Amino acid sequence: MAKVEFNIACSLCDHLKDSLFNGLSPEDLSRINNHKTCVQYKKGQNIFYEGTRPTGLYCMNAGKVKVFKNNVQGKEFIIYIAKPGDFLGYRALLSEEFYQATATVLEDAKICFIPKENFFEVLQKNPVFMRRVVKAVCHEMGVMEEKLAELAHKSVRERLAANLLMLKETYGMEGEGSSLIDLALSREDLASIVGTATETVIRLLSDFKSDGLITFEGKKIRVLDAKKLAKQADLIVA
Amino acid sequence: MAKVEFNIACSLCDHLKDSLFNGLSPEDLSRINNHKTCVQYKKGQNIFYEGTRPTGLYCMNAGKVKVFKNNVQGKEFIIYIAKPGDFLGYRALLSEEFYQATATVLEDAKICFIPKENFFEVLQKNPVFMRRVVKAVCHEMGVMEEKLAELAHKSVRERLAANLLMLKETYGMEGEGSSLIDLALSREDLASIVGTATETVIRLLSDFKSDGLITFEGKKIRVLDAKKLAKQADLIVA
DNA sequence: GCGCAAACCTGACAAAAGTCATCTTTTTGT
DNA sequence: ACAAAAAGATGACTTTTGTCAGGTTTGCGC
Repeated sequence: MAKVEFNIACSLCDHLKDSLFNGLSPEDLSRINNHKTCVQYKKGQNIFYEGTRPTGLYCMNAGKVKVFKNNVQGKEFIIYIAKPGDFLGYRALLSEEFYQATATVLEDAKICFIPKENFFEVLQKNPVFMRRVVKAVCHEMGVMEEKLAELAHKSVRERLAANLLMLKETYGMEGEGSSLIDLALSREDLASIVGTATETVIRLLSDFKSDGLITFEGKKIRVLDAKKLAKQADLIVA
Repeated sequence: MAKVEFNIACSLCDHLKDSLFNGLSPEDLSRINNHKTCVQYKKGQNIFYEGTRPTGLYCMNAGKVKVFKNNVQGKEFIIYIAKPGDFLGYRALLSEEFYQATATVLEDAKICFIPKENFFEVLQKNPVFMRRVVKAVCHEMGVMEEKLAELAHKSVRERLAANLLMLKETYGMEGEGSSLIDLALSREDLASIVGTATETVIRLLSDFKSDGLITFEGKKIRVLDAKKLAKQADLIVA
């Protein structure tokens, strides 16, 4: 399948405001813009592979991408799901290591690639931007610490509930009293997020459905009762 | 118990070479040095608490400190064990958030505190230092991603073996064909690292001992057969 | 050195979650 | 539109791990 290129000026990108590039001077932004390559990807295509060397930064313009690690038995663990405005592959780039995870398109995506030289150039020249990147990275690390503790001590039921709520926060389209998680996740992917077996996710989801906490809309999940779900997640409900 | 102060010039610190401050110009280093406060802590004392606001950076000169989160039922999960030369509390400082974890002394420690103004001053002025900090943070993030995947898909037995090997890498004192993990960890703390119950750790450790993989030396563990331990951890053995 | 508390250990049991096998439904490619 | 493949669902069973309850040993303050 041939890669299809497209082009949108960064300054006109719908997601600039959500991105770390927001607030960059026009010169810096055009430095990024002039060197970027933008590609359309289909569902299932890979952006980068575990074990390879990063050569630049990916910036999402459209679609959804999962970033995951494969364990010895071939089971996936999904570390992150990237949405428009998100950077992709910056961790390995900034730590000067190989990619430790693979990125695969979940929903047809448009992604821009910025060669590392140009990214680093702007980073070096612009301490405010550097500071913002550091802040974002450290925040992300805090999120991961949270996940780590959750994975260590919560049951699968609690984790699934917690992850549904998290997905709702990030991808939720609010309706009247309910919220649709705008992400076409397979049961298997959901299991790879929660860190459990596919069958377990299926069983728990149908539990949650019977209890009126969620419903299914096509491939998507609608959260009907976030409060009860939070109780299932063993979170303190205000 | 009163805090006991001490003082060592950063430039003369034994652990400068292991620290991110290594390579700082004399001026920058003395900027750090002139504003730091160094305190001796006893085992069990806390350095900082989850939910409070960071006011500076801690830099370890001696001892060991555990950084952990408490879950709802009061169970600990240990995120990190800091040793001399390590920074402490930098994540929350750089992300401008509250501490998300508590730091408690495991082995009597000497720790220097650098007020955030001075740390940030050096960080702003010195892009090379900033770059090094970013690199370290991103590397640390990679380690956490690894842990996350491990926690999600490995059994407790595998995780315990893997963690013993990791502790050996960091705290191991090499002997002839064996290596002593120089860390006085309680079974409970080890359980909090692995993410399991204390009883399970006790049982598995005595399994490993029966199989000749480890022995106990006082409160410490000696790794006798790292290769077999790696097999238990389900790692690829060369 | 004594007594108390904490840490360590063991066994029995229960609960949670994984695995495997099978079946149904949905999606996809041609 | 159809066949094949993938995804989803369900039941039976096993294994892992947590929990509880009861013991012993160790370490520490007085």
